[in-house]
Amino acid sequence: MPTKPTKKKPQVSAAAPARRRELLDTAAEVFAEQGYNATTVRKIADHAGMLAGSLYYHFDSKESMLEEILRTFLDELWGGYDAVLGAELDPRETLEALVTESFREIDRHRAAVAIYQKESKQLVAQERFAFLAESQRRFEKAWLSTLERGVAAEVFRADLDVRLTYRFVRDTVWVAASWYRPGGQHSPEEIARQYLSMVLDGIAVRE
Amino acid sequence: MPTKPTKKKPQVSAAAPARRRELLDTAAEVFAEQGYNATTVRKIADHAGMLAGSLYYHFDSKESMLEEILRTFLDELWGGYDAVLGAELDPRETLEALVTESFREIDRHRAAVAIYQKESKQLVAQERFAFLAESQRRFEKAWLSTLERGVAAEVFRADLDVRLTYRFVRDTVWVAASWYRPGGQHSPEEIARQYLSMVLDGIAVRE
DNA sequence: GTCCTTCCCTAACAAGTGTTTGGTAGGTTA
DNA sequence: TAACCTACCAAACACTTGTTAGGGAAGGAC
Repeated sequence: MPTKPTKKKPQVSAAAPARRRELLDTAAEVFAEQGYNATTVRKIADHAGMLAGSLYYHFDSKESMLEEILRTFLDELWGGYDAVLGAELDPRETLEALVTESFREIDRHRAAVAIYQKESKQLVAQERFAFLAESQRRFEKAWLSTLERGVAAEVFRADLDVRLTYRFVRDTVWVAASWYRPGGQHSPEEIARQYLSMVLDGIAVRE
Repeated sequence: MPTKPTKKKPQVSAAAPARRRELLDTAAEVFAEQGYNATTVRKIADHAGMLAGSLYYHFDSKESMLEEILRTFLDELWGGYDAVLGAELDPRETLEALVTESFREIDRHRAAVAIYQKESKQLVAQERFAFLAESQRRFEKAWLSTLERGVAAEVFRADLDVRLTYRFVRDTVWVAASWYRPGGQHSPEEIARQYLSMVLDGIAVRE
């Protein structure tokens, strides 16, 4: 067995992820609250109880913190989504599972979702954040195909514009991150249930 | 008739509003596209074909531009809303009229709506933008009372959480400003019609 | 012509920005 | 004990930020 050939590079390797995660969590919360551009590294350091320069022992740059926050979130999100999409459920069950899974992700990654919601549109232009565009494409494909399958199977109405419906559903789900608070009155599952009831059956009383 | 007692103050008075409006429109579009904090006064000046300092002949500050953009939008918005609310329509008609009016406002003030959507949460904390908080209260009151009237009149379902429903409806309507493009495939009225159909009757096929 | 207003430019300012460099207290290893 | 690594601090760097002060060209009023 040869001697260790490489020195540890704390800013790059996945070693000692504990403190790193901690700092990313606080950074994410400040980003979500104040907005990425309005957040200075000094504010992040304040919330973490250290000085601005010390952050650069753990991270290359402010931007790389943002990237890691979003990447981590999207990785977990697609873990859940792929499980749903691979389960071969019927269209209605798929939609219900996707919505429920989404609210669960909001519960777990509230800050990251809020950041994604606010900043992704501007970030996508940078090649560093090109992975956001790919995620959006997969996202759209998953939802649109589910809706179209439902229309074909005559469980969803055919007179609604599928693309418009997709946008409405998508936005309403994710924008919930702006008002949702973990530990509040409603659990993610309860919110999903109410939301699905509204979208599927409408709020009007049937005559 | 006495001689003119006061000199004109171009930065304050409502005189010569033509160029002022023009500049505010371009500023609003840059704010909406890049975000308020990420937008520098130099970028605004670029889009307007002038230099950064020249903006200060027309406006006191970058912040006052933002304030005027939002105030102008909210004034027009409430003009439309008050007309609807004062018409003494029944709950369902009121909801339909409010939604339709909202999409019309998005059509007319797309940039301002996008800015409001992105920045209002952080701005409300400043006392300069306290009018945003008051608008939000009126907004919530108008929508909640409409929904509650509908539940009382048994035209809206009683088993849905009114507050949750309000949030979903509110968010979906306004977040449309992020993807809506004037002159696109759908008119504001068409989008409102589709949206109302979804929210009122649901997307599921009735058996 | 002269005066005055409008509208913009040039050039700079102070404050705040992300980031880097060198150093150091404290624990771990040899 | 000596060497070393980890995680941070202190102080500065170059740059960008919103904003200001003074000036000047164009054009209408007199």
